[in-house]
Amino acid sequence: MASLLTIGDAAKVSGLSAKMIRHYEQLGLLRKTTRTAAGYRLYNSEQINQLCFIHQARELGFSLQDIQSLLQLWRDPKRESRAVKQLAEQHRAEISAKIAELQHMQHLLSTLADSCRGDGSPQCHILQQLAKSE
Amino acid sequence: MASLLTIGDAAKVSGLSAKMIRHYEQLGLLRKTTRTAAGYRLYNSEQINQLCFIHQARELGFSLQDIQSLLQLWRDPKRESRAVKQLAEQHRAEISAKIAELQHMQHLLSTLADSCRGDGSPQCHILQQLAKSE
DNA sequence: GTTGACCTTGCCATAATGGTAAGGTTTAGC
DNA sequence: GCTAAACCTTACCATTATGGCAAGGTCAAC
Repeated sequence: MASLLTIGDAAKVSGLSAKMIRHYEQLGLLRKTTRTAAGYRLYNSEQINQLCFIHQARELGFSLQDIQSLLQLWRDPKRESRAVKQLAEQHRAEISAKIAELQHMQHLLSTLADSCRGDGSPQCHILQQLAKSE
Repeated sequence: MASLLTIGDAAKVSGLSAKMIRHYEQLGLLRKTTRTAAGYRLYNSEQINQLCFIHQARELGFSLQDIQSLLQLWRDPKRESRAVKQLAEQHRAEISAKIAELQHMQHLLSTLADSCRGDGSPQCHILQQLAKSE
């Protein structure tokens, strides 16, 4: 028995917000759903699965564009897992780069912050360093 | 002798883009500069220092809102270094949180990617995992 | 005097998400 | 049957920081 959920329930089940579900539909990530006579969207179990898929991919930090590609691969029975893995590896590399960038900031920032007494006096090493044209 | 630079030169010296310098002025981060008769902005050495300040703070990942605060503290001779340090520590905490989040993604993603053969067959563990309602 | 390299403003776009407003629908309670 | 609460609909605006483009004015060199 394929129960049909309205968008609010679909949101609760999938972990997405109703707002975003509508948005993904408009972007073309999701096909248009059937509607009730009053125009309410209805989601069947396959569509709920797609919503969960998107939610999980978003949690992994994939962009909506990547998710578009992942969904297409998912739907394609003739896909090559090579293509999926490539997307994942590429994303992994971007995340690593981002982490490195943030760690660099963190390092500089720690050095700076540790050198500031942080008391009631105006003398502040952080401002002094930022003001340096380097 | 305070030489005056046009926005293009100010951009080169500070590391910012001319576009962004205009934008920061419009946001109120920077006070309006003097202009030539033709309306060209001119930057003196103090203003160049402010541009460098902003550039360095951006490199450390501070938001423009934080930079607004930092600039105000910088200009205020009665500032307390406590306030500066607090901004820095807060930002450091945000960066740490972001790093942790990305590392979590990285971990999940690595597990996933490593479990995919990445060959010509459609069988793909990544898609299978994403499709799981968990 | 023309050309190229500047400058000006203004508008549009990005990515992903949230908010709000104005209005229709459904359901539960009385 | 009526009303209120909790839904749903669309449409528009906001966020953050940055870039692009267009139409036009200016300046310097040749």
